Amino acid sequence: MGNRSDEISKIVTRAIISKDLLPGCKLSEQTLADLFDVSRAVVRQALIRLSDDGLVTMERNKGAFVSRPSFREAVEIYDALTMLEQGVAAQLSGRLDARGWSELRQHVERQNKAVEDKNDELADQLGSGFHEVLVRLSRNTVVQQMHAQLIRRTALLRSLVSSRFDYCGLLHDHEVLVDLLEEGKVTEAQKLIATHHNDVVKGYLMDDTSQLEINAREALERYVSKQNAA
Amino acid sequence: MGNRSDEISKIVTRAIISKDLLPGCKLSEQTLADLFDVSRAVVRQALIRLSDDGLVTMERNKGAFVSRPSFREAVEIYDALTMLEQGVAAQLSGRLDARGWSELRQHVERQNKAVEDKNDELADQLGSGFHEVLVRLSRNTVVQQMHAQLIRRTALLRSLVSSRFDYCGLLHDHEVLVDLLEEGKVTEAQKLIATHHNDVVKGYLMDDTSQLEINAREALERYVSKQNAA
DNA sequence: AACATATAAATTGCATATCAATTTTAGATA
DNA sequence: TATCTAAAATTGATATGCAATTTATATGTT
Repeated sequence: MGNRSDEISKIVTRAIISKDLLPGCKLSEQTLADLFDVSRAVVRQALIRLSDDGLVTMERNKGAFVSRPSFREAVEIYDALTMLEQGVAAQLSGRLDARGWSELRQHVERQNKAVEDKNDELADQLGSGFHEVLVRLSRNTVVQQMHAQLIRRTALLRSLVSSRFDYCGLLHDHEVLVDLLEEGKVTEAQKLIATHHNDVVKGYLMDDTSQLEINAREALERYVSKQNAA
Repeated sequence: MGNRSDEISKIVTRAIISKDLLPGCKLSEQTLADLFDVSRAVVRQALIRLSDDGLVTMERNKGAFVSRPSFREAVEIYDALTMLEQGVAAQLSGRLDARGWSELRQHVERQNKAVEDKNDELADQLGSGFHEVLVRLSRNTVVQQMHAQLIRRTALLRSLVSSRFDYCGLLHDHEVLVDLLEEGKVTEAQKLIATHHNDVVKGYLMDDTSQLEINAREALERYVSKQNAA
């Protein structure tokens, strides 16, 4: 609340995560200013926030673009995620209270149900959410925020890959992980986390070739409230 | 290079790390604008960058202040550092090339020499630098940047603590760590990293009481090049 | 038609000036 | 001394202008 530029950066973030704004898309200051009905100054502030977050890349005198991470960067991001989650796993194992374990179990159950029901979208969402819950239970907001930022950047990666992989195995990992953690098998849990993320990256086949450049105005129009139909 | 606001945020960052700007210090937009001879808009952009970095806290309608992290936050930051460095340790152990090990050894040697020479300042600096080198050798820029950000925030913490602790033990840890890593004893290395950071935090006795509020102008004046003596 | 080039238009980055809303300061009052 | 009040300062945001640079367009040449 409060800051206009903060709101805007969050809206653009949502649009990127939802794949409405694709990597490489130009984010013209004037276009966004018109769209959100704010001054260019505010848009600039929003773009700076987004670029600090890694979702947007600013090039001097050329403007801001939705970031197009390289495969190398993808690997680095998942390695970073692995490190954080392994650390969280070590903290959680043994030290988590009953309510915490219950929340993890419930999440996995809901996820499994979504898989059974062939509700791919929900399963996907809950699958991502599992990692978020895991980290939240560590009760470390610093780690939580870094982790959330990395997760946002993975959305950027998913916009770049063509083929999907077998989610079933990956989703099953979550259940196994909770088992391992509750049994206090930290090392094995950490190993699972590593291979889990490794599998995700291996499923990423980036095709640098195609890049249908949808313009920002079109992509963002639906995110701005109706009354601002300038 | 290029962005004026980026330059300014970096200068302010240096001032904070050097303890010239202390936690709680008000960063008035007009004051900074006059000091750096830029418009308020540019200062605002710099402050946004700094707040994204966690070094500055912005309060609506009240302004920007150098962040004053709580003890809780200190613990969280060092836990986060632990996670990243443990992850890096796991990657490095066994996989690092000869040149890498040599760099670590050389760093530790220089550090030990500084301790022998009772050159506290240099030893302190090299001690911090060790962690930086360690992470750099992982060749993961994403992790490197997150780590660097956390390190910057620890500077903020050091500004808040009164008593210093025995650095000798902590600095010796670095040498032991390299030994363990080169011998492939990952688990022990990770355990050492955890206790190392734990010891640092334990040495932090925050005194929320005293807070000599030096004004930003005075603190930053020397950072601005001489010709801008407006 | 393909290519190079010169010109015009658009965009970025920054400065200045202005304004309402809010906060801070200073002063007057009890 | 404490409290309330009015003035000054600060923030958040807008609008406008301008130089530097980039992008697009039109022109001319091979």
